[in-house]
Amino acid sequence: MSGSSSIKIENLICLLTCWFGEIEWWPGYTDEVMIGAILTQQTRWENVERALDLLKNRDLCTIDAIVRADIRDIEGAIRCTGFYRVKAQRLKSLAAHIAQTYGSVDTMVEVPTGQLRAGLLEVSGIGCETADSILCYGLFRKSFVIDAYTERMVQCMGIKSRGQELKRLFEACLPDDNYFYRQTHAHIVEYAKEFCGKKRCNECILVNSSG
DNA sequence: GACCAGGTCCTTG
DNA sequence: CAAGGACATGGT
Repeated sequence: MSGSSSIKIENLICLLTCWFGEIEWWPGYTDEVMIGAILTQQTRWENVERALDLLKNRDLCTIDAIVRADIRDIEGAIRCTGFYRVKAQRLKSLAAHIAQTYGSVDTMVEVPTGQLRAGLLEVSGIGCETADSILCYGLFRKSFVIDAYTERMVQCMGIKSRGQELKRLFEACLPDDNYFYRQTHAHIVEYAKEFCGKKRCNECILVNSSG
C-alpha cells in the first residue's frame, strides 16, 4: 500500500535501536502495569511512580484491591498524577470490567489479544493508547502503542498515516515478537521527549535521514 | 506566570 | 469529522 512509509518506518526502528540499544521500560507485574497505564495519561512517568509506590504501601496496587477499595482512598494515593478524580474512576471501571468479564487478571492470559482489546476499549476512560499499553507492556501481546509522540514524529517524517492505520503500518514492519514492540515504542518516546517538541524539532536526525 | 506532560470524553461547528 | 474544552497536579 504505502511502500515508502514502510521503508521509513523500518529505518526508524533500526536507527532508534542503534541510538538507544536495549531499554528496560515499564517493568512490573501485570496489575501494576495496568494501573500505571491509566495513571500515565497526560502525565509524567516520575509522578506515576510516586503514586504507584503509595498504592503499594497501602495495598491498593492490584486489580483485586481496586475493586474492593473506597474510591476516596484511591484518589488520595494518586493525587500527584493529576486528574485524580477521573483516574480513580477509570481504575474502578477497569477493575470492575476485569472482575466481571474474566474473574481475575490471571484468566486474561488465555484470552486472544483482539478480544481483550475490544473489551478494554469498552471501558470508559480507556482509549486505544491505554488499551495497547496494557496489552503490550502488561500482557506481553503484539499490539503496538501509538501515542502523541509517535504521531508527531511520523508526521515530521512525511508519513500520512494516523491512528489505527499507523498502528498496522508499524506492526507490519516489526519482527514477530513482543520484545520489539516494547523496545520500539519506548525508543520513540525517549527520543521524542528530547528532540520532538510540541512546536518545533530540536536537532532531530530523522527529518532528513530517509528522504 | 506560561507551558507542558507516554489521553479520553463530550460538546460544537 | 476536526477542533476545543474539561479534567488537576507537578516540573521547568
